[in-house]
Formats: sequence, C-alpha cells, structure tokens
Amino acid sequence: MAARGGPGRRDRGRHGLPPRGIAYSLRSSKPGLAMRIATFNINGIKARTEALASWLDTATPDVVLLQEIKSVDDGFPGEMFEDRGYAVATHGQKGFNGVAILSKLPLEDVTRGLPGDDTDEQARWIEATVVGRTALRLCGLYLPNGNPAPGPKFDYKLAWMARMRDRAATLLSSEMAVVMAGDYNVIPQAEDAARPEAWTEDALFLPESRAAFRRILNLGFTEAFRAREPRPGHYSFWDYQRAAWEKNDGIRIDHLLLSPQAADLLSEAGIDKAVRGGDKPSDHVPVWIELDA
DNA sequence: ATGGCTATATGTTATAGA
Repeated sequence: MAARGGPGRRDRGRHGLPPRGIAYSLRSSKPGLAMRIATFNINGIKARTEALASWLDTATPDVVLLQEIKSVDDGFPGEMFEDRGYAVATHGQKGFNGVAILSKLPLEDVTRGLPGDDTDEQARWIEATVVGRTALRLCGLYLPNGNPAPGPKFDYKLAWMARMRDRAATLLSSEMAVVMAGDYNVIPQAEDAARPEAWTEDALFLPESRAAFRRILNLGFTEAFRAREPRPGHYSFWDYQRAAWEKNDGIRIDHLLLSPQAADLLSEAGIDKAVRGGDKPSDHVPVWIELDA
C-alpha cells in the first residue's frame, strides 16, 4: 500500500500547506485553500441588506454574484460590503433587474451588459476577472423570466439565451477558467421541481427554454450542483405564495456553469437552503461552489 | 384559482416577478 500523501508531501510546511512559491495544484478541501463562489438572487437590495450581511458573516464567501438588486448603482449600499472586505461592482437599473459582484479579491476588467443587442436596456449581465492562483472570469446573470409564454416576453427570453450562448462560446475560446452564475429562470429537468406537473405551461420549464439551456451546456460547460449531486429534491427558489416554503414546493433555477478549465478545479457545491427560513428572506437562496483556485 | 405574496417606484395603485 502506497504511503498517503504522495510526491510533494515532504515539501509542505506547517499546516500541510506548500511553502510559498510552490506552484503545484493542491487537490485539497482544507478550509481556506478553496475559493468559495456563490450566486444569490436577493430580490431587492434595500429590503435585504441586513439578511445579506448576516449571511455573508456566516458563509464568508470569497465571491458573491447578486441578482435582482432592484436598485440604481448609486442606491447600492456598497460601503456595507466594502467594510467587510469586499470589492463591489454593480450594474443597476431603477426598480427591477440589476446585478452586482462582491469579491474579496480585486475585480478587474469589469464589463456590463450582455453583448449582441445595443437596444437592450435591461441590466442582467456583468463580468469581471479575479486572480487567485489562477485567473477566473466571472459572469453574473439574471436571465429573463419569459412569462407569459407564448408572447413578447418569452421571445425576449429565447433571444437573450441565444445571445448568451454566443457570449459563452467566445469565453470558451479564450480558454480561461469561466464561471457563469446566476438566476437562469430555467428548471433543467423534472427532478428539479417538487411538482413538475405544475410548471408544464410555464416559461421556466417549457421545452424551448430547457433546450436553449442545454445548447449552452453542450458548448462544454458543467452545471456544478448537478455534477456533484445527482439526486432529486434540491431547490433554490420557493414562491412567497401558497405556503410554498412550508410545503417544500420548490424549484431549482439558480445555477453555476463552469468552463472545462473551471470544472477541473471544482471541489464542492451546495445550496444554503436554511436562508429561506430566516427573517425577511428572499424567495431564492444562495447556491455556491468551492474551486481550488 | 383568473397569481392567493413581496419589492419597488410609477407611490394609497401599477408593474414585475416565477
């Protein structure tokens, strides 16, 4: 039987960490070695500032991609997060939509808006690069709901997904590690809903929406949570109505898609379900991954 | 059940969400 640890073990200093300057990858899940990246549709930053701050203090993510800040850039309480050591980038809009990124590492090369339609005024896409052991391109997205379907809102959803596919293909060709995370407003499979029969006519579950989602995945992305957890019954959204939370009548629509270079670094994925039971909760909860990055 | 809550701004009503 081979000794545990293998080559390189003797090079590690105290705490099992490699000495500074050693560049080999650690396939370890030790706390502090992984970068934790979360997506969270907070449903209004003004109403959720306290709940978000307390979740940050508990979960201590390195990066958070926020959706539905429902605020203009100037109205975003960035100081509250800067005080906690986060760099902040926002792409806001008055009243609804709006995305933001919080990061313990500096945010570089921030871009706002999904390419492909200069007439699209809706704030649903933001990108930035963070550099830890490797450079990581982060994309935060709030994909259109699309209801009622059929109709112009559903057409907008499908057109937006086609634009996202183009952007995703461009990012893949860069060969960077890429994380595209957010509220996709797509239930990928029946096992991602407690009552799939209730969603058959809904834009979140119509075959066209699911096919468009698969077309993006099929470029070569890995859906992180499903890659780590094959079993059904895990949700990220529970409606405020009809006692959906109390009945666990949820759907899984918040996802993190990883390019091959990012998927190779994936060590953990999870859903912070308990957040839904807190004070003044969003109707979504955080979904997160850990990367050895 | 024809959206039964919730958040925001357009603000004692409308719009959007999923």
